[in-house]
Amino acid sequence: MKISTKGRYALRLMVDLAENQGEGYVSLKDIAARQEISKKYLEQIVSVLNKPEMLLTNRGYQGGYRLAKNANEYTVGDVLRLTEGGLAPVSCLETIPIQCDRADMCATLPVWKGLFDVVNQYLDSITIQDIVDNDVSSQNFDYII
Amino acid sequence: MKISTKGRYALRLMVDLAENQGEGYVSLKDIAARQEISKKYLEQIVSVLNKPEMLLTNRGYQGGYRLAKNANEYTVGDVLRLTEGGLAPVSCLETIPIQCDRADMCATLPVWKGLFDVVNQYLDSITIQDIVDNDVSSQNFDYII
DNA sequence: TGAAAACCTACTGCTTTAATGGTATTATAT
DNA sequence: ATATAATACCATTAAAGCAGTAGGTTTTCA
Repeated sequence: MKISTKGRYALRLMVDLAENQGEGYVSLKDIAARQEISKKYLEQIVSVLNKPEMLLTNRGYQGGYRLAKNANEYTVGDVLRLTEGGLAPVSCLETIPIQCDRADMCATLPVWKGLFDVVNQYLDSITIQDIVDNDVSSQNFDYII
Repeated sequence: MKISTKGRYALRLMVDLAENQGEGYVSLKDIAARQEISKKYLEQIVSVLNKPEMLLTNRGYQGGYRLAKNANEYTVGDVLRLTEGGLAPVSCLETIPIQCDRADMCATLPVWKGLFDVVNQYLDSITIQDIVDNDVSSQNFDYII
């Protein structure tokens, strides 16, 4: 039930871009230095985010990356679904319709379905901008204690 | 972000016990057959659940396991925290106080803390009895859509 | 033309997962 | 007593996933 370094680093990368892009592009070298993450590893991570054109990129001198949209238009869920390869807590829930032979009689499936829903709703309630603004709290997710 | 087979099987084992124990003890052989899980693997899983005396056990002829308490006194969270070795989405949150050097300046930490809370609250809102009664739905977790 | 950046592919060591196998111990029916 | 049926304990292992490294290619621009 862990988020991998890939997902965690990806989120920090996105936040770092939001904080530092200004009008220009931010190089992985700078992000790596600020975040204390291997630049080589960031290369791999950024390529995952780049496939669906989440980012704008420039090569060469003064090149780098910047967000393609406003920071408040990316949710944490968006980032993690890409880098973690989905957020389903059990593989049964990764395909529609469900492949598992035991699905009909599986008493525990609703538990996992509910967990999936709760996780998605929480992570989609927080945007990159919320993190930049240090505005992440229980209130983001409207539940009653 | 996956629940391992250990956690999933443990939950099915607990539900199977609740459904089948009646007045007696249920053998792993029977559970293994019903749930289509390796009996040998179930041995390992049951030993994890047994350490904190979640179960009652009897050896020998007509031996087996049964729940030590009522099925509505175990939450899914109880079972998964044992078998998954905790439910923290990042290892930073596994120790109190937090060990990580970057914790003070880590903008993403509140996100993980919030996720941790949401997951725990959801999983602790469902009991084994709820699963037996097929009574697991969004209502278990009081959130507003 | 050279430096600085992204882009791409492969590899590798490590850890965890998901089991399997064997032996010892305990309890009970006959 | 003894055969049987069960848990208890411990070690091993094959495969997969994780967390990076390494090395080269291409693009851009001063």
